[in-house]
Amino acid sequence: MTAGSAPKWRRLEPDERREQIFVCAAELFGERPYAAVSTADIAARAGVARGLINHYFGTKRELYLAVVRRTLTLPPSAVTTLPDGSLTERTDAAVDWFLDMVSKQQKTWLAAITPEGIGRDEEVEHILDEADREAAGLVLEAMGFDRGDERWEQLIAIVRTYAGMVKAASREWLDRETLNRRQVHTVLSHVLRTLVADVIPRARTQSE
Amino acid sequence: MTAGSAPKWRRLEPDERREQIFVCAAELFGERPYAAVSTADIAARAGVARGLINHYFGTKRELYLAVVRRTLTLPPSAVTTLPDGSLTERTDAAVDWFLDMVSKQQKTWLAAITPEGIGRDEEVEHILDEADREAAGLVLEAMGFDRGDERWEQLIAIVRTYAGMVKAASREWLDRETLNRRQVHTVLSHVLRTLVADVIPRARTQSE
DNA sequence: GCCGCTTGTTGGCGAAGTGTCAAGAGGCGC
DNA sequence: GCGCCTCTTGACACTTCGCCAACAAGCGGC
Repeated sequence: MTAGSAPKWRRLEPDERREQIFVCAAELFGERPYAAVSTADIAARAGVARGLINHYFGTKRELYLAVVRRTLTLPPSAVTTLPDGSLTERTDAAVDWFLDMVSKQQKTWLAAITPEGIGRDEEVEHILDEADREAAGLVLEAMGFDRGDERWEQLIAIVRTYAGMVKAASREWLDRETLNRRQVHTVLSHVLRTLVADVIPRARTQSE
Repeated sequence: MTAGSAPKWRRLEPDERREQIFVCAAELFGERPYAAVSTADIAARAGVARGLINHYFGTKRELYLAVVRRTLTLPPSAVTTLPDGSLTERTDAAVDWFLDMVSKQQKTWLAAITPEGIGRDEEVEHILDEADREAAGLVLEAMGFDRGDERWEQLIAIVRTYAGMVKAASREWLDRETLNRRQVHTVLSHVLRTLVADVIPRARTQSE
């Protein structure tokens, strides 16, 4: 027995502690819906007093929003290298890149895109909006469009529409397993090609 | 002053009271996220004691699920009459019919398809699943497919993928107002046509 | 018209969850 | 070894939820 007085708890740098709590919260919010996760649960998993959560994040809801924000904001590993080449080559590459990314973070991704039953949450929606807009911009650039385009907002809207399909397709593939990767690839790249080649040119003429 | 002893409250038929509470709950759950609606709020709006909610629905959550179930289960006004004719005519008609329906129940529809930030809710997902499957079946039949098809499940999956796009497009149109009805129509019918004509035949050959 | 019974409805209690805050203790610096 | 800064705890006040025994609305019998 080393007579030492083992400290009851260890003192951490604020950033460190904050991150630790954040990670535990992210796990739990990924497993159960918001209302089914208590701050006591989070504190317990982090091995920390419940009050500390409020100290670092203010409110359970604020903590939740922080988790949502980080989870949905896609890592900037994004743009990287999409090849030049024919339209088909580029759409194929884009879809492939995306499916790779999704299959890596499978669990997180699925938890993040799962639709809720009913009841709108303004703040969450806003975060999702921004994330989608960002992703849509990257896709458009990869397809050879220019951010300066006069109808940029409209292009974004169309791609965001497509994003809805991408999310649904991901669920069919990873969650329900009703489609395999190749089938999902076929559907998504076909549709993306149709959008770029046929729909976008046509939509431009229908602004009013 | 009629000396009468005005009763403090009126006694209703169970079905009647149940419905009244249900309607108030549906309104509130449509306005705010689940956790931001208290049973006291619902009881207040219904002009009823809070305990009565538990008497009729057991739990706040059960009441919520009941609301979700009814809201997401589309009215059977669905099938009705989709014309024969060329593929283009049929896809156009299907998309038109759908956009009409959506624009009528705008508010409810938007509240129902709004995505949540993170955190999966098994039961809600299951309800959504069933609703989507039902809708997908109708679309497929309208497109001339047969429920007896050997790959019916796979077809359902593809159309459910498309449903994700439909929902996203509805938000762009009704909520963000970044696309007008004609543009949404163009996008959706184009894609639906592509799916039926090109993708589905191809996907069948990629089952493994 | 009064009374009694059925049952829809209320109101309060106990448990659980959340935010606040003053007091306590880890551990670096002198 | 001592003191101090501040990270961390634990308890308190308040809100919300599910439960249940008691209450009373109002129909039917006499």
